[in-house]
Amino acid sequence: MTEDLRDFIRHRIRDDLRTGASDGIVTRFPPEPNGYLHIGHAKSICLNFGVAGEFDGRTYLRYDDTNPLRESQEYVDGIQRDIAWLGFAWAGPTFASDYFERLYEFAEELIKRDRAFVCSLPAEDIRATRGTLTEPGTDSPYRDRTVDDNLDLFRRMRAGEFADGTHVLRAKIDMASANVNMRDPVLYRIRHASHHRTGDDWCIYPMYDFTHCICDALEGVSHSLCTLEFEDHRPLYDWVLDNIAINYHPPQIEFSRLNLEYTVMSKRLFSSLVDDGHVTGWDDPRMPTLAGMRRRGYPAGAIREFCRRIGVTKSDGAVEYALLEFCVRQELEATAPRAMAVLDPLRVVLTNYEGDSESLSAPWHPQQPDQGHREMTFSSTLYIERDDFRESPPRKYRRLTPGGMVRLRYGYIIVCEEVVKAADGEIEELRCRYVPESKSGSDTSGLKPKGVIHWVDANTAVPAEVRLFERLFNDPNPGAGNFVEALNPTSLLIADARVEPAIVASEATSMQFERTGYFVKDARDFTSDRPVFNRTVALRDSYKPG
RNA sequence: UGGGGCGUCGCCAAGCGGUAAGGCACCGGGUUUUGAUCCCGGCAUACGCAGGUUCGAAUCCUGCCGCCCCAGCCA
Repeated sequence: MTEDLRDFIRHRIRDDLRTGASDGIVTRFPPEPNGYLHIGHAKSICLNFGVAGEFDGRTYLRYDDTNPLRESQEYVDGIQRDIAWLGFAWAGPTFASDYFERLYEFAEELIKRDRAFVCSLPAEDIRATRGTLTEPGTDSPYRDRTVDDNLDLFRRMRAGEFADGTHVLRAKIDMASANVNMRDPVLYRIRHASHHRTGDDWCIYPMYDFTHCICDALEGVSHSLCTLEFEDHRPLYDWVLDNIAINYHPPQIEFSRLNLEYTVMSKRLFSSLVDDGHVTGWDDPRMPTLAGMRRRGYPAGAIREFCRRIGVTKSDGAVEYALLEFCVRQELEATAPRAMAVLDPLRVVLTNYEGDSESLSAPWHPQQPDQGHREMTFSSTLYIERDDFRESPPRKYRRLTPGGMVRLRYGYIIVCEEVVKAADGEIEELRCRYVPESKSGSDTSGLKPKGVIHWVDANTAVPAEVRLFERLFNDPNPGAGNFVEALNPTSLLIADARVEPAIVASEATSMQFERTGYFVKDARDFTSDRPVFNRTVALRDSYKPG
């Protein structure tokens, strides 16, 4: 698909290719394996892989695994599963930890050039001497150690002679810089911790700012794309590469991260939601994680389409959920088979129906005949949606009413003759008459019912749990400060539904339940004995009562 | 009050000195055995504000205003 995407990054890449500044495109997607990927990552993935694909380049999946305290193999596996599901093929994977030895050598080089020094200040003192946003910091008392002392100390750091926190390697830049990132930033810290890949080989680990730029250079990344909050780090990215003997220097280009209304986009906040039991896990269908969206039934193609439509810029804002849902419906509309399920059943007894039952045929997708048909049974006892009957209907109500007539989709026309209520006034059952000559496809009744509703045969319908989701938060922009209070208490509703048997038997995972929405078999909990469905998204509804 | 960014329709977003694309949402209308889909139409005299340059500015200059990010031995 050669599409004319014209964001500032693609403009820049075309220019670089045209002027010869780049002779090929290499990008990378660099997640830290400390959590699951979310829709915000999908934007970055689609950008990096998309651009490489369009310009005949390649994209490395490179794990930024420089902090063994928070990273694990579980996450590296999950990340690969999600990217593959999204539909992208990476070069690698590679790991920052693959380059630990090279990184170490570059660090020694910096020391030998007197551009880095071992600082033995405690963390609190480093913080205290860093200055503030408006005041310069002050030099570390260890800043003037000799090159030989620094080299000796750094080698002993590596050798494991010191406890965590006792020494760090710092760049020697400028404690008075207006950019706090340039005030002698820490390059290496001591961490006697096992790394998920290098085990106990190392007890010193490089920091992001030192690692990332070098890995980009080593992998020949032509355009290092990252989000806006790293803009302030670009001078440091450039400083590191300018002060070591490396023959390549990628440009870092920043774009704004994705914000989605009514949700958060932070792995840290996700962890709290999971740990505190507000959701069932990283793949809870309400989560904006790719795992959650997959389980919710969002097609990968819909997420890619969404990322294409939101574009790439440097301005921050929040995209409305409606756009994502539009993309989801668009894809499901074209692919999902249709069937009938009643979410909130109301019994209907046909008083004039003779015989046991009959079989009716209905297309899996009326607009796509090649999807074929399924059989469904029809009998004297049916279920319809409780909401499809009103004793006192609003104006323009096109469903069933006392004395009213409605078409049962793919079945017969029925007329409501009696409303049976329980002692408390709750409607228990509708007694209706059906019109024998109104059978769908061979209707000779001449009747024109004002509406069509869905139904299932009470005798063959299968009980199913249907999970209905609403937004996780009520606040359009929940933040770290209020995200627990902002949680929507009714983000999950469970319906005791009745579905036609063909749904349970079908191979299809995603389906449209006619008139109610798109649903997917829950990947974890569905069994044919106990069917469980997730509502992916409701159908668009232009019905306005009154 | 230091530094770095960003401000075009409710939301996203083209535009790069020549007189405001597109999508989502929304509002009308048509088709329809899903109030779905589909189709047709409407939807910024206006580009944060104020000056200036120019025949001509959303696009250039100046000054304001607003919002976001930065003081982890996180990434």
